[in-house]
Amino acid sequence: MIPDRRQRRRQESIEEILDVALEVMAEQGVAGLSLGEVARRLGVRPPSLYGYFASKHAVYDAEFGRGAQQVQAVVAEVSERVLATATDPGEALEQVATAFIEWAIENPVYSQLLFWRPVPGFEPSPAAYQPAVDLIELSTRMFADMQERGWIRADVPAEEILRDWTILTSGIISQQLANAPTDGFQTGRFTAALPGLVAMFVASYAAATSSPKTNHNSTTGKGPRNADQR
Amino acid sequence: MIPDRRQRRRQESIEEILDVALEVMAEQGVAGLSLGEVARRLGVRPPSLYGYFASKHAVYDAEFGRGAQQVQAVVAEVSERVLATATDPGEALEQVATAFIEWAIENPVYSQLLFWRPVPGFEPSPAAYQPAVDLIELSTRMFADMQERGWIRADVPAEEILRDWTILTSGIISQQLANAPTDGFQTGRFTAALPGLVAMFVASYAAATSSPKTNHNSTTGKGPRNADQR
DNA sequence: GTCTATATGACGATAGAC
DNA sequence: GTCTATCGTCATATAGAC
Repeated sequence: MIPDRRQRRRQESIEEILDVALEVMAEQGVAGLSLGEVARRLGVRPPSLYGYFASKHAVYDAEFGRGAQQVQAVVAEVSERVLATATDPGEALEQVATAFIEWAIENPVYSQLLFWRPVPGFEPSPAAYQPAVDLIELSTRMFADMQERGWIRADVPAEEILRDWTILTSGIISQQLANAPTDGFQTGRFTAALPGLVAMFVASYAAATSSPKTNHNSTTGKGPRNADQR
Repeated sequence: MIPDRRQRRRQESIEEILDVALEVMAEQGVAGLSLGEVARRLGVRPPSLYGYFASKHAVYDAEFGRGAQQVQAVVAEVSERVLATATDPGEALEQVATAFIEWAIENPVYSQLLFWRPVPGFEPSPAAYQPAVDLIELSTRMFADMQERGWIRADVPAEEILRDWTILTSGIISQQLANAPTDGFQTGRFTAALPGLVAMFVASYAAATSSPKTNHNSTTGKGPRNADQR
């Protein structure tokens, strides 16, 4: 018996390797991961790691899966809570965006792995990518929910709203990580733009009936709806 | 005599190396550049390249400088032309954004090098970075010019408007390159969001006097100006 | 001045001993 | 499971031919 003792021990070793690998990536850059350096810090020889991971790409894949799962959990928790308590879309979306971007800035290694493509030749496996798919789906449902509540306009597919939303949020993350990587969420020059950009987004996608002054007849064209109509 | 013949020949060799290095990066990934592979394709031995570049990082630096100079020239040309001919900010900004993003999507290697941080340990030299500084400065001047024309609100520093502008444009570029790197500008799912997002941006930063219906009293808060006022 | 030849040390990865 | 030994490739450096 105790058939899973060995397995649990093995899982612990795997987690330990991934933790150290994350540290190395934080210091040397995501693409600068060296399994030799990981082994050195663990006090073992490089070939020993191959008992747990078939290749360096397998380590990247496991890290990708861990990161995707973490960010999915963070966003799922906050979006669920916010949809239950918030009373207007601006408040709701700012809280979701804050949680998402805060996680991204505080986990820059995961963010680079998830949102950029820094490792030549590495593509996440379907299993590792699944939490990212879940995240997209739950975000789409969140916008569809807001449409049903009359919070945002319903004449645009939720997928399209999500596309613009991800451009905004990932734009903040990318600019912050690329141009001021040492700044935290609180002190970041680009994260500071979050409330304003959320307000911009909400104003643009506000439901026409929610405001006495609609912008349907604006000559400049207010909403992104005309995106595909050129 | 003919003192610069040798020098011109040398410059041609440098350009040739950079061209081939760009090809290799396109195939193997930016961080996957191998000088040995470059030498192989040029029909020389790897050490020969060190007569032209002191290190691999020097090659990255030269590529960074070439890319920054290209994109600066593209944006400078279009923004100058647009400020001379356009009659409203939506039209002007859409043309500038289109030129910028089109260049970025059609030069994904340069874009990754310029806008992400894919190469561990590489930081562009001040000389290579200078065109990027020029680009920021000329973009700031463009927004200041639009403010003086009364096209966009003047109660927000041009630097802050530019910050939000770069978040938008770099968000489109990052999402497109990371999630659909094989798509071109015309067929891209995220580049398709450009006109709508520019309209959103212009509506948010529209000068208060340009529209009969201002949004000063909006309860949701329309403009990004409240960004730093939380 | 630019090349070839050669050397060093680190890397990812595999085979096989214990 | 972890080790030693080993392979091939890489960036990089130096010495010396032409």
